Amino acid sequence: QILFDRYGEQRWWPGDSAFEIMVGAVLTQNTAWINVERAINGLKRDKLLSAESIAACPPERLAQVIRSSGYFNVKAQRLQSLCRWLIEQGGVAALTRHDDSSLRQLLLSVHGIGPETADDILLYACERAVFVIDAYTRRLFSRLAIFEGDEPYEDMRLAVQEALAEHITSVTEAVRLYNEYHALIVQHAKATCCKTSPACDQCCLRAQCPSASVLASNVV
DNA sequence: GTCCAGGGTTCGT
DNA sequence: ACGAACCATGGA
Repeated sequence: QILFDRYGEQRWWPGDSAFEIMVGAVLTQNTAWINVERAINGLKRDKLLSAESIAACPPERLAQVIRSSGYFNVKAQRLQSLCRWLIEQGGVAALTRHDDSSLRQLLLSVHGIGPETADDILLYACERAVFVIDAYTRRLFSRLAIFEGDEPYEDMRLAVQEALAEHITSVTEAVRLYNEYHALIVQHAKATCCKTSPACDQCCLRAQCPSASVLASNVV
């Protein structure tokens, strides 16, 4: 609620289609979003924003188009793995036949899709009730002394979902809350105070934020 | 020059 | 099950 009052509704994920969201989820792995936007614009410019065109594109050319998003060689492979999988599934629309758990397992079986990328796709592209745990979420909850921060991914995801359960009465509500919550955490990280202003007195989710320990001690 | 970004895989212990 | 190296661009 504090984050929502400060930043307002985020309307995530940025992107015009479920497929574009999936592509963005892979490209933003350990990468600033601004560099992902350039890569996605390049894909659009070269008519490469479809599963079929990416799957058929020579890897070297695909890598050059997405160059700005970093790790371009591995990400070109990962995009093609994702697209080949989507095609054999029968397209994005055909994913609705799987339940949440099955779809999660299937996504994790795709080369280059780990827990967080899978959950980005499940929540933001497929509108499934799955809470996304990223590096910012770990920092936020560890600095609030709710978690240590180094818990296994699934432990943290399930614990957060259980903690939020009492505020939720339907799947639709869960999707909306998980969507907004994760987006707000990332927005808070982007709005870093101590990166631009060294004297900030609030934790900004930056890795080396000098006020992180202050926040933790206040809460404890 | 240094830090780090909306991670994942692979290969040691 | 966990740690470390590797992948690589680009803004602050």
